[in-house]
Amino acid sequence: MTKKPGILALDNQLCFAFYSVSHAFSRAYRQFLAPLGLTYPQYVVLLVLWEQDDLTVKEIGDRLFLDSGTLTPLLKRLETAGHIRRTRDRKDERQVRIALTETGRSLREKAEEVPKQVGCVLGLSFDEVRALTQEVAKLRGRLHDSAAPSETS
Amino acid sequence: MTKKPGILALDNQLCFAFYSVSHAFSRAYRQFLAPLGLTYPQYVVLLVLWEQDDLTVKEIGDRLFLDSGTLTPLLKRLETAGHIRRTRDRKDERQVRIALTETGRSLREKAEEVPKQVGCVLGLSFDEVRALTQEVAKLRGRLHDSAAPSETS
DNA sequence: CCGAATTCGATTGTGCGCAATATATTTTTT
DNA sequence: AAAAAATATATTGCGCACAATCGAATTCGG
Repeated sequence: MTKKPGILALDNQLCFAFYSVSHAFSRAYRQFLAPLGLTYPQYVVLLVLWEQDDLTVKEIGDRLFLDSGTLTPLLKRLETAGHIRRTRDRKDERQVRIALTETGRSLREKAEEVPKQVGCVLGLSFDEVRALTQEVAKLRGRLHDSAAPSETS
Repeated sequence: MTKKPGILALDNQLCFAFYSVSHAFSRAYRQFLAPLGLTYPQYVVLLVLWEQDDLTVKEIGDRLFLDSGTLTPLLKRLETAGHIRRTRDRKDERQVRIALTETGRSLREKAEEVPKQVGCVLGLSFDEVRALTQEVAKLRGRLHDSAAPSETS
């Protein structure tokens, strides 16, 4: 009965489709981000900070679905590059607050051109991009809920 | 004019949607693959081999959009685990042929249950999964074409 | 106020992804 | 056939992701 790859393969292809398109996007962004000395994960961290400055590591992680094991070294590299400052919170010494430097803020204009470049090759309309983004985000939510169905208090 | 995050953010959110849903899928698969001693990338390599056995490293890489820098160590781990055999091709000593062992073949049945489990939480119909998969694959194709527009000979 | 549980972040170790480079083997050119 | 170009894999180095663990700081329960 293993002669039914159809349904099984399809679900899988959806996962693989996301897996491979994610890498394809990463490569597409890389050619524009490399001149700025940024990787894609570093770029999305800056996107978060450009939207709201002075966040804790945890707040950044909540927005990006990343944990401290990923963010701590990444943020240290952003600090070394001069884009951010990391300082312990006075009120709660457990947290580290991340704030943009003037250098980090000034990178915003150049960085905002990047998705324009990449977006050109997608061949999607404004509405199509929005609909697809929302559909994918919905799936992500369901996967998260199934992975952590603990919030039943 | 930087007061227009709307359009810029949208393209970017599409990229981030893929980036984050890909990780979410990876985590969802992990809980089922870990008992089999497999990671998701190892799993997709086996999927390729279950579909067609005895491929070269390059052929696997072409199907998965991965290069030898990623595949060589991954395949060595699969070999150590006893799932595959790596042998130099007699005809062309440059290539390494990858063949499933009996152990690797026998893993198929259990592994095919995995996407069923994950698929349950998606809440999508067969047709919706198919349509979304194709749409995403189309985007991946466009990104690849734009990254390597060299085939103009 | 005190001890226990929780929260936050850092650290360690493993496994990708990929650029750059190296090496060996073919294939093509001359 | 010798030299040059192309091809296939391996290696190195860096940067994520993430599980597991740790230590320090805070909060909670009594």
